[in-house]
Amino acid sequence: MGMTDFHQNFNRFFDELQLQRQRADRTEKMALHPQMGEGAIQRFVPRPDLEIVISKYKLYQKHKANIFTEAPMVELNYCLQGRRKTVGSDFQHEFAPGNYTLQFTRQVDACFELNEHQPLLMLSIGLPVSTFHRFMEELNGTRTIDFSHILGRHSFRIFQNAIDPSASVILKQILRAAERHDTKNFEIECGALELLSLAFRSFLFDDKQELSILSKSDMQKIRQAREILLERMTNPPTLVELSRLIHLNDYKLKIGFKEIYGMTVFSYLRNKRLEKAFFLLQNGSMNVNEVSCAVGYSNPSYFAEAFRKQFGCNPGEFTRRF
DNA sequence: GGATAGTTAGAGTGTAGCCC
DNA sequence: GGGCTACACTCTAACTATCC
Repeated sequence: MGMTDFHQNFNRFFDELQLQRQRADRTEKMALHPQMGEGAIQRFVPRPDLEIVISKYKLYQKHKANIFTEAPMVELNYCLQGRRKTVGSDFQHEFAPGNYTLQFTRQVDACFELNEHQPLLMLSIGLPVSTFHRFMEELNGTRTIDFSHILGRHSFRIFQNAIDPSASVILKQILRAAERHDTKNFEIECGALELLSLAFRSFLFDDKQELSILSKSDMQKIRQAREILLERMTNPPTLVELSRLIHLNDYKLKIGFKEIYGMTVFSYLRNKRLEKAFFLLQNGSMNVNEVSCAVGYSNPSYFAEAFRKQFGCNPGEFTRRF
């Protein structure tokens, strides 16, 4: 597949919205036609095999845009505001705020449905299959995750999940950078690669079980341990107590937990505590002290330090930004 | 609300040894 | 030999106290 085909996928959509595109493979900002609505679409093409599109606009009338993807591609979409419905011959999907999707498309003839007077804010990252395969290569040059295997006999496959705090922080950084005039492509590319990494880990890696030392019953018990941890977030059991609660020895708990969730038991607990804190602070109904207490930290100072390590800013600073 | 220093409990890791 | 347990050691997360 040529890179021109890859860029055609997004470009047909731009044509439908009557956007004044200059060159298919260049970074540019395209304002919506004044008769269609207000806002713009920014395209960042840091390299020929990566395209990042930030859509921020509002249409004056309900609009349907046809899109026919000729080239197979992988697309990551983050919906931050508004809704966009996609209807194909054998599928239907609606992007909703706070969700993200990872899509694999072979050849799709679909239609986007966009509502009138509804502000839309979306960030999309597209890459061709060859690049996706290069990303999936392991140290010894082999590849266990393959585009064709993911799709099977289908022409389209979509994974969906809620945007987690780590991705939320990266998204804000990208959007802030995109608003500056002096932003360079490499800054946007770094963020996009981080988002791709998080999405691939979340959707494609977690289910790998071929090399597992765990039986189905062990996995069940480890999932039970995770439930107990989340229920007792403010007063968690020790590792030994937890292993007794699920009737598994601590050796298997430690090894198994790391295998399934990719981190140690208490690293997982810490992440979940900070994720919860992120949402509570975003909500704005609690101050830093209350949030610190609610997620199981008795010392707000230590909580602030952990929050800063995870999200790059102090909880108080984060609250003020919101 | 946040930073820092000192302290401590316990998580993480490596390994010897036991059992099947 | 593989799977597991038990134990010792290291390291770090979380704490308190104090200060700005």
